[in-house]
Amino acid sequence: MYRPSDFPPFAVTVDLVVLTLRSDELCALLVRRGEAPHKGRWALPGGFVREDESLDAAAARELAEETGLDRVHLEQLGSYGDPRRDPRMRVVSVAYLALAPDLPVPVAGTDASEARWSPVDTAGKLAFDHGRILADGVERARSKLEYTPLGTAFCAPDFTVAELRRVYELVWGTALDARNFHRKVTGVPGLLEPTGETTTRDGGRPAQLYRRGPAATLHPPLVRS
Amino acid sequence: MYRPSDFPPFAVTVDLVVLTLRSDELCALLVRRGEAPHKGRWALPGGFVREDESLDAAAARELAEETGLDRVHLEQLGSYGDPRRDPRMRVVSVAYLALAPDLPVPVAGTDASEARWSPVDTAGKLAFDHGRILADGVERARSKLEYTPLGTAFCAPDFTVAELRRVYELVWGTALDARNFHRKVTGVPGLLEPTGETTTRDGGRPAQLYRRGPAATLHPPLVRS
DNA sequence: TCTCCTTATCGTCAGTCTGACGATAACACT
DNA sequence: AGTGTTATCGTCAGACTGACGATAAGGAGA
Repeated sequence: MYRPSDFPPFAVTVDLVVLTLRSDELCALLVRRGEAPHKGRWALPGGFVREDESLDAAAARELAEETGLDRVHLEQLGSYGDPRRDPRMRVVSVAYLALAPDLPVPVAGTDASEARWSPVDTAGKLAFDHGRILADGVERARSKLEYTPLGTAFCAPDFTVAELRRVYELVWGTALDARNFHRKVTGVPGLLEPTGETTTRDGGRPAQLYRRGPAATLHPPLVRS
Repeated sequence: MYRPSDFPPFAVTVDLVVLTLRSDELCALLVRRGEAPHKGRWALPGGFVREDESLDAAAARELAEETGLDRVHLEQLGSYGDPRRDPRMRVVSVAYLALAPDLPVPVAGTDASEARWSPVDTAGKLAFDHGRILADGVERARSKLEYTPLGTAFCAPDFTVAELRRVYELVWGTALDARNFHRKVTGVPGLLEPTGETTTRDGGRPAQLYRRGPAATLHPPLVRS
């Protein structure tokens, strides 16, 4: 029996933490708000979940609208529902984390709003509780690199061990020994599949090209010391 | 500007995966539904988020209502918002995971509904998408045991190494070598703090009692082989 | 073409960690 | 006193780790 008086109505939105690596930095996609509240302030991209749409579908739709991208890694991050997070009304936001390789396009701006890639450390104060959501997304990415093959989500389909190592170094903010990283990463079963091709796009001796293998988790994991 | 026509109204609920160890099994708290839909079927405990309440507060309130318990571990698990998960209306459910020591009380039933502890493997078909939520919660618990001190949440404030080992064995469903487990667990910095007391409640030679230490993550982790 | 520079990849080695399992210790009960 | 039960400490070989040396294989410039 459907009695609307039984429950208070909520607005439900999805917000996206879209991370990529640009010019040697871990960057997040931000859009400038064109309306109050927080007009003019930078915020995470997102929008209302539609009547007939699952949460995952809403996140994928918003991601496609903002970046034009499809086929990037997208996972649910968590939900944020403080009663006062939006002064207009009661909003619950379901945050998603997306990881993308460096985008050749500088982000197609939707509507009239600006968009930019901002280094995650210097994003400044964001609208609503988006600063916390961004921090949670970055921490999720950092820890998932340890025990999942998600680092490959920042790479092109074919990539070298050095390119993957650069992903780890930039996301973790630490330097890694190239030789030990090579040994460990090639030793994890199911992580890398050699394509047989080589490339010299990084300079120096030609490097093997790999694509991501079938492993869902890393055994043993690549731990941050 | 608040224009309700801009967004579809949702109901927001919290659902709880409350896990404990009873008679050598990992069990979840289930309640029997008293109303359609799924009338008479077992479901996770939960309820609507109130107008002026955060998600965390709603989860804590529901947990206290259902179990009378406070001070147990409670963390957000994820959100479930398929458009057709509840035939009455559009509902987004924010699931929480709670871990509790074995409860002396047999669960105070709220309202007129039944409640019981069910082994997680034989819970049967649950209402709505609660089967999936329960499975996600169990998997979260299993993996968090590896790299966090959360196993202690299943124990009394003071516990022995053997009691903690039993937690790992029951949650993971594997047998562990008592000697190696003892060495590893006492070697993780910040995991255990000796109380100085001993107990013979498990029989045999008296065992040291410990309480949980300040560590938030386990270095090195206790890995499932 | 030869030399140098850069990066990739393989090896070595000592210290640490792991799993398997033996040996004792310290109680309760008979 | 002997026996059963659990707790806790040791040992040992193999795997893994971080530090770092050595070699390979390309490009750029003399």
